[in-house]
Amino acid sequence: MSYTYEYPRPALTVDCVVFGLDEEDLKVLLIRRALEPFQGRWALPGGFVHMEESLEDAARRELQEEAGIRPGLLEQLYTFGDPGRDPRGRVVSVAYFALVKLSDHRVQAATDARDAAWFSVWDAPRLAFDHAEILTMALQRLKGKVRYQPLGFELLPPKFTLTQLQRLYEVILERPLDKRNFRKKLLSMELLEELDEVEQDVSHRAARLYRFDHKKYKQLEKAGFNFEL
Amino acid sequence: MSYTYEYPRPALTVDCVVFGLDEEDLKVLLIRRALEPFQGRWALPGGFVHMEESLEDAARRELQEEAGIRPGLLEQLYTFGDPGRDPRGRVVSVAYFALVKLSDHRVQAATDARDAAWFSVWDAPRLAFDHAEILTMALQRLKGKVRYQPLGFELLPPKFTLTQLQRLYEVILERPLDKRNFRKKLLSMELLEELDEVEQDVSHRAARLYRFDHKKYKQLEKAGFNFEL
DNA sequence: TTGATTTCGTGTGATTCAGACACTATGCGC
DNA sequence: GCGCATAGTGTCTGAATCACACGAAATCAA
Repeated sequence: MSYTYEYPRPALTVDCVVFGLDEEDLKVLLIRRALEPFQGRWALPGGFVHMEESLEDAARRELQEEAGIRPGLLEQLYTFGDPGRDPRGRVVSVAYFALVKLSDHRVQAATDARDAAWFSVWDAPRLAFDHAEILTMALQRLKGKVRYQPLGFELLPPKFTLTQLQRLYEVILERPLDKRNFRKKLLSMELLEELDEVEQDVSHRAARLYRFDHKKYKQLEKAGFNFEL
Repeated sequence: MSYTYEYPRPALTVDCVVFGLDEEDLKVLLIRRALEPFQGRWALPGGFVHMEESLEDAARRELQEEAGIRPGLLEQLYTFGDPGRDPRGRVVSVAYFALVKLSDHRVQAATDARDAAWFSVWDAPRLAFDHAEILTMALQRLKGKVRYQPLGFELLPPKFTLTQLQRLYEVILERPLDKRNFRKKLLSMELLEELDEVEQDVSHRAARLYRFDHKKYKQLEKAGFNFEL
């Protein structure tokens, strides 16, 4: 079967930049390319958009197919369409930006580990196509957005300590934060639910666990609340 | 001539939301559609992407062709790709966001006035396709961005008074600003060059004219400076 | 059990920034 | 020269930000 049009059309793909947080480091999910061009090189997960699915659905489908991942947050990043960005011809790619809780997905990624792996964003291999540029833009976006929207929780397990949360912000913003000021600020937003639990299996004083209060967030968001860092 | 592909491909267009500032009001440029679908309805300027041009080039070309406009600022907004957004079939549209100095372009728009016109953004007619949604998103973006990037100057004539600048911000942000605080803030950024001229032909005390200092802006921007309102 | 080690958790004071606020100055038209 | 419209200017107050240090709790080893 083939398809004929009166005018030429670019091919349309989606590519996803998926971030996860591993203990101390911010990671990005990459796929090793099985086919030419750039065979064997690492690349962002992605693929062609089907005719009957929305762009976001295409992104979700590709993540599911290529890495078994269902992201906690997925939003459009930017569309890359320079002629020449793909040696096969004109390919326009809508890039998406996703956050996942690594704890949920480390296992699946490990199963087909030959093809999918998590890399530190500060130390990623050479990427296929213009994917390095896409990654750079996604990092910028993450850095910018985390300061005025509580995205970070999508990267942490459901229950976390304030120290974990602070490390997350420090890693993303690439600068140290003051512990007391950080806690004051975060707790004053009243987005965190204090649990009657502490972390387990640590060889020092255990920290209290917190949970992100999604309901409250939705409420405050609607009310036009300001979540600046 | 026709083009055949192994898999079906969506058509790819660009659409542009062009803002201008007219005395007191924020305007958007619309084109009256000559053809079906939505014949006779107002729509955003735009059209199909050619195979050898970048997305941004396509946006510039369409603006030039349809309205004789060369925008002072043009950046990508968002890509709209829901199946069903165009009754003719699958059409994915990369939306762009543009600012122009209305003073430069009022004339050209008037020449083919049957087809292109400026409308108040608060009072625009029903639009074709999902263009109302695109316009809404562009307005949001403008509102958000103007607070931390000095975009506004792209909407004003090269020489302007501080009162004009304040009105611009007030129109975009939809709230009144305090004159003294506004001037204090803006002048403290040192992005404005004070000229030895005052406005002409006003029947009251004439205000001093200023010019935006692009060079200084580029410098400060590189240095990671913060231009919050 | 005691002391060493590690991280947790907490408050205050200094400084900076944002926001409210009202009057005199200038130029034009009559 | 008087009235009118807009230009242009400074201070004070409350809020937010930032820098900063130590006792409490839990584990581990001797």
